[in-house]
Amino acid sequence: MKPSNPILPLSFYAEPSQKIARNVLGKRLVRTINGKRVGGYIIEAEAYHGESDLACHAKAGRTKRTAAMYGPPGHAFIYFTYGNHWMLNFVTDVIDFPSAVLIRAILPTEGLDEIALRRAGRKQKIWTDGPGKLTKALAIDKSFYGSPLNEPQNGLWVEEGIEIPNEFIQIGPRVGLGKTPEPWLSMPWRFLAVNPPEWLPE
DNA sequence: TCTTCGATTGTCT
DNA sequence: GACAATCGAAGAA
Repeated sequence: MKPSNPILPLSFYAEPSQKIARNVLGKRLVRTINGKRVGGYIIEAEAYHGESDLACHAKAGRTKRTAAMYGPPGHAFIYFTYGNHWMLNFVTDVIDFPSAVLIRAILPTEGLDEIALRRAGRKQKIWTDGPGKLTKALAIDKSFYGSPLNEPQNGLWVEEGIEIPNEFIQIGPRVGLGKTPEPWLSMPWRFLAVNPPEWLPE
């Protein structure tokens, strides 16, 4: 998408994370690198919802690591895991209620050369199909912790994209939760947009 | 201070 | 399909 689309207002994020995880699919995640737009359509997201959700990092309460999740919606919550990976989340719901949406995958459409640079040697198909991969591809790290997602001057924001019909949305349990107990382990809070050629413009 | 372990990825078999 | 890599936060001591 050559010209930029309208940027999502912070109010977009002021709803329960499960709803945002669905609605964020098809929106455009944009990052500026060296003055160029780099990003694409969000195609996979998961909801993490409150301290009672034992899969959510906020189960440990308010800590330095999870502080952003308790902050106002529409800001980035970023954390480091497994020794090498940054995870990008959008803070959702209301202030003081810890919930967020993990962005797990995007369909890159802009700044492909910049992405190729960071994903050197790999096939385009696996450039940004995982949460750690997309942050690497878009050069997203701790410096965006707590950053609002509606201010382009910060270099990271979310725009309007396209509506993806329900028939192309798959819903299932979240991924990689390890020893998280039930019922949280099986909560259908993962949303995935499938078969992009069917809904992609042009 | 020390130990454990993760909202993963890439590599090797 | 199995498994090691890798480091900072959390929890225990």
